[in-house]
Amino acid sequence: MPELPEVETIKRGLQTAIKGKKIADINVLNTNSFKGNSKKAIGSSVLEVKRRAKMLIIKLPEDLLLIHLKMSGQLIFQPKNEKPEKLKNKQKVLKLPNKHTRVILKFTDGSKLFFNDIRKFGWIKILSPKDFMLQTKSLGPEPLKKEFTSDYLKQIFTRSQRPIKLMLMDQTKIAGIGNIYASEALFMAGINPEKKVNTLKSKEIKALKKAVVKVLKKGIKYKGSSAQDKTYIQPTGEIGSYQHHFLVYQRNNKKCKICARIIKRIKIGGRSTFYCNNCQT
DNA sequence: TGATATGTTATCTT
DNA sequence: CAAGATAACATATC
Repeated sequence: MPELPEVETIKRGLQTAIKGKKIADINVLNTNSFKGNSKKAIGSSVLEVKRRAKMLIIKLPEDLLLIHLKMSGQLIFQPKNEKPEKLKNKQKVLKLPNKHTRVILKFTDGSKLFFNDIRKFGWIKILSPKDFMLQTKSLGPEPLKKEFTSDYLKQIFTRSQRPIKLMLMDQTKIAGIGNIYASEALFMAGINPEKKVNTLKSKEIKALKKAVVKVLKKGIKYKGSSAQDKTYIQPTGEIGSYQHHFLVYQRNNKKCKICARIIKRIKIGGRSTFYCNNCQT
């Protein structure tokens, strides 16, 4: 479930929690959740934690651990000497490990990082820098970096007839946007999510570029969104608060915050899409 | 029971 | 071949 702002929040939390720590052991509780030989990482120290698209990168001296949380993955850090019941949020006490714990990274100081994943779509891979390059070369630009410009959008929008919302979520075109932030950005830009990209005017593309940057920064500011089931949580166990700022996402049948008409829910590419038929044209 | 879930990708169709 | 549409992955909840 985590999109760019959630993964960025986790990255920052991990950077604080595990940078410099040495990996003492890795327990793989579900074979498919760890790709490659986990033993190779034992004895290595974490140099830094980075993010690319919706993936986390834990850099080690030789290799790196690449993590994708997909729909239901979580990374929870348990400091040394801390009992599980201390890691709680307003919703519940976190039991660690629990039935959904797939991998446990243990550090030499006694602290642990738990990878929980209900649906088992997520994974951790150990890769050489070369293999990392090969695996990530088809990703589009990072929307919060300077290579993300309205000219770039104009270029990728020229020939395609796909709905704009699908294009925003296409990781090979723009990295990191998912279902929540796509709906939110399109509302901010006043663009109907079904609109075909080759029909967008220059003015709309500029507005969209701005809206994407704005919505992602806002998402990071509020430490991501823990919607519905609260599957997304930070490494500390705390939830994010962006869900309190949704303009359209999950607000179907509620009033548009601008024009007070009813927010609609439709399906685009099989995914729920929320928009205001009056404000978004 | 059927629909839904914040992601990606293999496969099928046009 | 390319673009677009759809199914599939595995599990839980409403």
